[in-house]
Amino acid sequence: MAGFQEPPIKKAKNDRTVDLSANTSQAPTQPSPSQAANGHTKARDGLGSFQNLKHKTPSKGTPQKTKNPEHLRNLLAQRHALPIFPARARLLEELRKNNTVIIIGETGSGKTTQIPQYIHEERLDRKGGICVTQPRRVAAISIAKRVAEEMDTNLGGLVGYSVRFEEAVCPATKVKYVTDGMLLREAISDPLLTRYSWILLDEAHERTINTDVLFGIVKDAQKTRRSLPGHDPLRLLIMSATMDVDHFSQYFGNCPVLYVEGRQHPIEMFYAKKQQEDYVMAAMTTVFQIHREAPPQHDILLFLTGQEEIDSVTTNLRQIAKDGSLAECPRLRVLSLYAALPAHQQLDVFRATAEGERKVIVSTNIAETSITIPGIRYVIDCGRAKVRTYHPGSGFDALKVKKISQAQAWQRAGRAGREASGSCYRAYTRAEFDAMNVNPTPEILRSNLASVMLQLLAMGIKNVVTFDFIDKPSAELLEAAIVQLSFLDAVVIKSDSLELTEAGRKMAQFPLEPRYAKVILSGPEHGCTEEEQAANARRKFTSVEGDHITLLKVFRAFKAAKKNKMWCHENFLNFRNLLYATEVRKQLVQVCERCGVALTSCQQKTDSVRRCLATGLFTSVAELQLDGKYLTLDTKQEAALHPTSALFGGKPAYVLFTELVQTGKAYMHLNSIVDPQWLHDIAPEYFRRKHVKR
DNA sequence: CTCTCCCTT
Repeated sequence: MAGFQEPPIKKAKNDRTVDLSANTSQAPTQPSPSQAANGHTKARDGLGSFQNLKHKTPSKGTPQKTKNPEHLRNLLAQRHALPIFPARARLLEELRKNNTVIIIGETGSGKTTQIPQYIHEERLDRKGGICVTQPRRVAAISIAKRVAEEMDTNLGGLVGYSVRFEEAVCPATKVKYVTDGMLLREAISDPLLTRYSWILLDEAHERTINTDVLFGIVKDAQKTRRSLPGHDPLRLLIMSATMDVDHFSQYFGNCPVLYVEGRQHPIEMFYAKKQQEDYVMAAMTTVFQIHREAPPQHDILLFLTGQEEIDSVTTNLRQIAKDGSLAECPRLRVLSLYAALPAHQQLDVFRATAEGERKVIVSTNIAETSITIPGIRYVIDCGRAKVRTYHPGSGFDALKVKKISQAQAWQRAGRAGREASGSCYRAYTRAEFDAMNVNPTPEILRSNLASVMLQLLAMGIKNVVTFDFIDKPSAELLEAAIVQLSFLDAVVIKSDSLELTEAGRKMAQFPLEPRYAKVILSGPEHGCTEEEQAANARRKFTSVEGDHITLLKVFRAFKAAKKNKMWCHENFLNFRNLLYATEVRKQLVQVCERCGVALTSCQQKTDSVRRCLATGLFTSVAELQLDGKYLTLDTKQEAALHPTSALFGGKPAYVLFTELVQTGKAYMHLNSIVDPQWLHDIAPEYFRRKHVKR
């Protein structure tokens, strides 16, 4: 690669208009939020700038379990050293004055762990608990553990967490960390979220579909609780890492925005001098540029887009590392990282780098948010990622390599400065960076919304089309979701409203996509409530009927083998996935019992399982054409069986698919053979128009 | 002849 130049704008020391944290030795990687604030009409205080703030000692009354006073003193010292601590009093003042506040805090500010404690210490949670949402399970659990430790209580007592299949709470729990999906579920049975006086939506900048829906739910709950007598106010805190302040603030009634500086080590930024034609090659060249100069144990994290790319780059890097010209350099350990990798290989990236060695981790964006790797001093960012976008017109998801947003680019860069100062090399020019979107497209604007619509309806929200989304999905996207729900008999479209049917109400109870909920509801009709579960199957269990029956066979064999880990290993099956499937199944059985869905088993008559599948997935069927290709019946899209499918290579006349993803081609994933006669039985009107043979 | 990534009583 042509090499990198230093950025045209270096961080200006002692100039607050450029860099909020310039008065500290630890500058943030990101252009400071204060920049965004300057353009604001209302004065918005930078919390970090307040001095001489006193800290009240935590009030008594928390269950004491002190074992090691020194350890506790240590924890307290750490808490006091966090950037948010000097702003404690000022923050609480704002929280007392306003029902909704937005907090912008960079990584390391301590907002997620400290703010709930501050609220509790001041007993502002007397009338109801504090709920803090996280997009990821592991985060919810590990943060709760940390906070329980800091508050010197047992996890599951005053401080707890609740994620799917795992919960540590009791009636006395005041500070609860949950996944945002979990809070959404709670909102179905309690739309006003009456158990809480405080809801803190964390990582709001990620704009996951769940957070976006929650924005609307909590805003509505707050308003309703204010208007109805006998309700205590609902206090909202929206916590975000980026500066898309105006958008959030406008949505929440121009509420105040508070800034907390982060604790990041400085990161030197480098951009490509000129546009790179081949970002993979550019990135590889940069690895060796760094490798020649950097001291050993200064590890490199390289962001690329996908498995194939990553595997080929790791292979190449290993090959080049053997080159004689690098004999003087540290030994290079090259590792791949992506979600599909087996667990033990994922764990490899955490192994500390030995003396005289360097590791290079070549990763997807899993290392952007989900996995934090210690020891990283250099980040190389290719500036791209795979993005999934649902196209309601054709019914498929496109999975395409796209330019990342500036916010993501800063997030990636930040991975170099977690333990010490670092460097970030961008395989794109400064001008290319400036041309990137500031923020990524929110997930809710590029997803199938059938689940969201069903959930909103189940919460009693009458007009889902006019629901107050922070970013409103297109009419086409909303329409497609409603049409899908009406095909599934979950809703009835009336002249000017939507009505949830009895079946729809039941479907909403299942933690599943509506299509699959429908499959389960149709179980008793066909004498089987056995569900297939996601797992990695191998040839031995492959069924001619398709992937679903294959998975069912795997699952049954797993149970027969008494969920044995060795057995999985011997049969090339993923133990953890199968265990997870067991949990899912247990949960679904419980929901069935609650909804009065009879539990029956079809034993060996697996065609009735496929029949059930068709009742939920009949809009996802493709027909074999004379030329040997498939066309989807719903939208007449050309589609191919995915090579991992059990049906791949065969040519059944009708196949049902669970997912249609366009990568190189439009591929059908997880397929089963379907009998066209069933289709006419299930949805006669629909299939008459599709001209399906009998 | 192929696979960004989270998540749900």
